[in-house]
Amino acid sequence: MATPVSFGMRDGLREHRRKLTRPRQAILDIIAAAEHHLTPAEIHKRARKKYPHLGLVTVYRTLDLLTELGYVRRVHFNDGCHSYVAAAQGHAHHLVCSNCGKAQEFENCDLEPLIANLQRKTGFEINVHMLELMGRCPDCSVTANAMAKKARR
Amino acid sequence: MATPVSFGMRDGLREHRRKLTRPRQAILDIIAAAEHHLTPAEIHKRARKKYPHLGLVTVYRTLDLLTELGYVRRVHFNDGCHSYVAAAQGHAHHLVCSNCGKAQEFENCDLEPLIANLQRKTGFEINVHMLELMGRCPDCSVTANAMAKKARR
DNA sequence: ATTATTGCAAAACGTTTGCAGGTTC
DNA sequence: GAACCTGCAAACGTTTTGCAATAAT
Repeated sequence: MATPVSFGMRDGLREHRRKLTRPRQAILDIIAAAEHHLTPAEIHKRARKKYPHLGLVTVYRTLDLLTELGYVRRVHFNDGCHSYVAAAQGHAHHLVCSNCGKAQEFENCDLEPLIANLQRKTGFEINVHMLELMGRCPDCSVTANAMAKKARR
Repeated sequence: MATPVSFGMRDGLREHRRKLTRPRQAILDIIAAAEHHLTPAEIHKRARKKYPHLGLVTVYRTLDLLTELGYVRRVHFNDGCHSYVAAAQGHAHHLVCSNCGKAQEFENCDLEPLIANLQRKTGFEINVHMLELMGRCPDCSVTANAMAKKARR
């Protein structure tokens, strides 16, 4: 399955001759441990608990760096864009809970037939795709059902 | 195929008892005629040629309105978010040229099997999905090939 | 010692809001 | 004439930049 992300990120930094600093460690820890997608502001707030001096600017710069190195992925939403999650290696997409925000990656998107079909029909040469699914995670789904039941009484 | 979008938008405004004003007409014309996805700023710039007094604020408000009524759709990107295109009725996704920005809609995304599969595996109750494909449109593809040929000489 | 990285303050964006005046129905 | 819409200016939140001080290699 997924490789331990935080180690991957740390090694990646070294390989790319970028320095592993205390602020970056704090940020890495937060992202690697997050069960959520997080906005830069959220990351900043959380990482400050471990490293109170941390500036928001550094969060932005670190996110850019990690995205570039492929250890973090940007997630888009219909309203406020731009949250980040630790990325599994290789091609992947996200499944996000619209209620609690929990995010989960999946890899086999199986869009090849659709893409092949569209390439034939439109003449486009398709090489990037963005797919995000949203809905209720098991926990929130249960809660919703329970509340519905309650309301029905 | 697609209904004539501009008429649809105009009628829609009337149906919803919203007024059809000159600024809105200018904006509608631009969006309906665009072969591109356009940012609010782009729309503003273009629509000003027809209606020089137009304020950017009005563009934002009109876009919100049209999105709400379903005549316009927001498109997301990896870098700068938030462009808009005229929307065909019903469920649809976009195919965007990464070179010139030309956008095209398609409807049959055929994600049902994937979604069913993921629901079974993860327990999520999936009800929204966002799919965007990017690549070179036929024109840009040709240009790229021609340039490559040239370079090889 | 060298070079990258940080944090601050301030600028630059994109977007939203309050409000007086103007337009459409 | 009532309700809606517009534009301005100004507020707002997010992201970026210049720069001197600091920390990692």
